[in-house]
Amino acid sequence: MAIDYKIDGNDILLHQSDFALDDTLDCGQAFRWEKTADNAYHGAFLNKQLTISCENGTDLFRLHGVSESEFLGVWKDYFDLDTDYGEIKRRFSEDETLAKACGYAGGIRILRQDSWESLSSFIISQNNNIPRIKGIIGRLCEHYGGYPSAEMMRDETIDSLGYLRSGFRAKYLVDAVSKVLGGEIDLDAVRTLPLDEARNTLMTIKGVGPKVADCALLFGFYRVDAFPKDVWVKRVMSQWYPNGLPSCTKGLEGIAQQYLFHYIRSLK
DNA sequence: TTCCAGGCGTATC
DNA sequence: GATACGCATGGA
Repeated sequence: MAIDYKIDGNDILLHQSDFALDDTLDCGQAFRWEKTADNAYHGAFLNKQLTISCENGTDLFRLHGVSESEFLGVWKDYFDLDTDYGEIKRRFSEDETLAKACGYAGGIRILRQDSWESLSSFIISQNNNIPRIKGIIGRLCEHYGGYPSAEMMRDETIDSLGYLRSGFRAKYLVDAVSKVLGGEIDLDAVRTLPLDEARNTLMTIKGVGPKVADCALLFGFYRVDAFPKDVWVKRVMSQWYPNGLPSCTKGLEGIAQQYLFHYIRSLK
C-alpha cells in the first residue's frame, strides 16, 4: 500500500485514513505529545521534534518543517503508516464489543516508539495516573533537553532523581539504567526474542512486572501480540470477555487492547 | 479525610 | 501459586 503524500513548501502533506491525532497521541501509549492551542500536536521521537496538525478534521495531515527524506526515514515508520488499520478493524469488527471500540476511536495507530523511552516511561507509569506520568517525564526531558538515553542517565542515583518527584519508582529507573548499560539487558536482542523470553528478560529489572513488560514490548518494540493487562483492561476482560479474547484478535492482541483500553475509559 | 492511579516487591501460607 | 499489604506523590 503506497503512502499518499506530497511536499507542500517546507511541509509534508499526508493523506491518511484510519488516523486521528487525539486517538493516537493522547491514548496512553506515549506521554510527551502536547496539544497546542491551534489543535496541533508537538512532540518528539528520539532527538527529532515534530509539529503535526490535521486540516479541518479531514484525513489530511501536515507535518510542519519536515523534509521528504525525514518523513520517509523517520515519521512514516513512527506512525506505522505501512500498516493497514482499516483491514485490522474489519477483522476485529466480527466481535460486537470490538466493533464499538473501533468505532469509538477508529484513528488509533500503534506508534513505533523508542525501546528505552518506552521501557522507562512505563516503569514510571506503575500505580500512577496519566497526568502525573506526563509531569514526571516532562521534568526529566526538561532537565536533559529531550528524552535521555540510558547512557545519559549513567550517573543518576535515587537522590539525583529527586527533582522528578517520581516516588518509589526512582530506584527502579536506576536499576533499569544499570542493567541496560551493564549489558545484562540487550534491548536490541529483546526485539527479536520470542515473546515469553522477551518478557522474562525485561522482568529482571526491578519494578518491571508483567504489565510494564508488555507495555514496553507493545509500544517500544512493536510486539503487537503482547497484551498488557492494567486495571482498565482487567475490567474489559471481566465485563466482556470472561472466557478470553475472541479469535479475531489472534496475533494482534496488543492492537485490540488499545482500542478496548480507550473505549472503556470513555464509558466512565 | 480518604481514595485512587496504564503495578510491583515482599512476606506469608 | 495465590493472596495481602505497603509504597511516593498528587488530584479528586
